[in-house]
Amino acid sequence: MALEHAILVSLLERPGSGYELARRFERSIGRFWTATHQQIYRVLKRMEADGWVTAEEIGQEGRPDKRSFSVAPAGRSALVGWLRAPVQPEAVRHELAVKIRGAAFDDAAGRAALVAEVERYRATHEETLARYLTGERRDFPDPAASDAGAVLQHVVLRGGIAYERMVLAWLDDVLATLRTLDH
Amino acid sequence: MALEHAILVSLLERPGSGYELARRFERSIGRFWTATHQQIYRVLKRMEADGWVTAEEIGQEGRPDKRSFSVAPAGRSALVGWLRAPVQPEAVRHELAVKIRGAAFDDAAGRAALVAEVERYRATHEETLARYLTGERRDFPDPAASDAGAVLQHVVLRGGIAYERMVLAWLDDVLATLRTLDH
DNA sequence: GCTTGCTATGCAACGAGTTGCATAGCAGGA
DNA sequence: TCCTGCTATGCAACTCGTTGCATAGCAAGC
Repeated sequence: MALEHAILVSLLERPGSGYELARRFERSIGRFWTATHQQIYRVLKRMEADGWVTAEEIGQEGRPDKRSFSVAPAGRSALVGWLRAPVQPEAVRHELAVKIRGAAFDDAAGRAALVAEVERYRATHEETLARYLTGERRDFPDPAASDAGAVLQHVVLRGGIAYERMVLAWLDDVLATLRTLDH
Repeated sequence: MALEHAILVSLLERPGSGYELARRFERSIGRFWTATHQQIYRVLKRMEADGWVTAEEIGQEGRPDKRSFSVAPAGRSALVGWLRAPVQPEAVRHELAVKIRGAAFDDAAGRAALVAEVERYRATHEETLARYLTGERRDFPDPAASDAGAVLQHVVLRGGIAYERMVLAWLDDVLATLRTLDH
């Protein structure tokens, strides 16, 4: 479990409210750690009770008040302790791979439907890659960037870009394979 | 949710007991869908109650009896229905990426520990790639394989191979980046 | 005037996944 | 002889993740 730690990293990069965190998880952090706003609020409440984060009430005009969270010393040392623990093996779940192997037990019409679905899926990954590349040009224009935070964020983004390129190449392989089956 | 469907695909490829399924999930299927034996037994029980699979008692000498499961017509049509439904977006969880961004908030000693950990992690992925390549030579020696099942299993395995190669290249990038931080 | 959508937080219920444990016979090695 | 490990199935408790819903004010468009 590491949602706590993903939140700590995000709050160290920049303090913010539960709502702001949820939006970051939709964009930046969500590339490698997904979470909904309910999960985030629940975990923030527990972290506040444990003294890992502190909240500051911010009154706003024209919209509801928000509570901006910052990392407390206890949270920071909890993060450092976790950083130095061994990385757990990933729990992989690739629904599409199950469907591809399942296609052997469907007919040609079913496989044609799968081809269309893979094409749609491929398009979403192409959009993701384009978004990453745009973000890279915007956020990391200087190849000799100075501070550690930016350098590390950049290498994680390069991982996302490499992943998307690999997926696109593999999906082309999948499409070619599915098409030769029913030529 | 698709553990049911992963089990259906595995049982269509070859009927087997809960225990055998658990071992397949450790090896072949586990490449893209992990599950423990408890999950598998629980879901098998539900699937049997729903008429998706049927069990056959097999008495064995010298070891406990086992129940071998086969896919029933209702299970097969449930699978086909699922195959033709849209693919859900993947829920990504890359703990290592969180740690890398977190390394900005640790000191040089912490980052040195992370380098060692990434090297260890890299070694496990190198082993995985070697295992995949050995399996590929063993199970798919003929490039012009005949039956649909084998062709589809092969393209999924190629996906695993491409993934491992991508990860290894990215981990080299990560190691180089971490090392330049504290040169 | 009505609907839609955004900011902002949260509860309740359920389903999925994890961890620890239990049983039970047999094989193999220290 | 004892301990470890494999086959084979399963319960119980717990945590995590998902889904639906609720509140509440304001802005923008039809």
